[in-house]
Amino acid sequence: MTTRRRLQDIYDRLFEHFGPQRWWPAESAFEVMVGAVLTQNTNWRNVTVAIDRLREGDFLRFERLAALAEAELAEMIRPSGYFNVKARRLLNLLRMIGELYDGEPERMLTDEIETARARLLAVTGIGEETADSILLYAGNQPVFVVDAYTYRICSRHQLIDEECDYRRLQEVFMDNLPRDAALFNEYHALLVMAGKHYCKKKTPLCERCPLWEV
DNA sequence: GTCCGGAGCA
DNA sequence: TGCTCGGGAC
Repeated sequence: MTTRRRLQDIYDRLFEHFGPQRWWPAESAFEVMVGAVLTQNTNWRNVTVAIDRLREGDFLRFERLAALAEAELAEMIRPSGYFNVKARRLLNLLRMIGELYDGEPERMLTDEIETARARLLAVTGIGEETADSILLYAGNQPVFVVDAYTYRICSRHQLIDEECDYRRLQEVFMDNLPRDAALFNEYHALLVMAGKHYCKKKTPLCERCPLWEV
């Protein structure tokens, strides 16, 4: 079976099982960007608490958030964990957008993909997964997001070997699927669901998994 | 105690 | 390559 067909098969089974995920849960592109940083190695439930706090203070807008002091921001996002580093990372991101895109996130999201990606990666605290999450889920750009679940699932299903770096795994998906942002959006979200509910780290539930025998 | 839509540092 | 950041859910 070709990689192309296997990836399609995996998608079909996950979609059949979990249904449409409709990511990213947010009211604006800016909110997606904030959430992408806050959810780094963090349960999404905790992130929603921090996001809601920011929303209460009307801080889910560039000018308002950029005006916050780091310590003040850190205190607001405390429930998301790593609050000190994340406050710094958020302000680093906003500083870049302020300097290179005149403080307009939309300009970055409609910029050339590789240009925007490189600039995001140059921000201390924005790695490949966070950068791609922003491009796909905030910018609706056809970029496939790779995360720990993607690694685990692809590894256990022998689609990749151990030392496969981020870009390589990303290519597996991008070279074997239609380059469609809506598809990449759903696919990544479905992999997260599969990883969360079945392809668990210590005790995978293989026999009940929708990808059993794939 | 374990894990979470990671990333930077030595 | 390990260590650190960290609160909340289970």
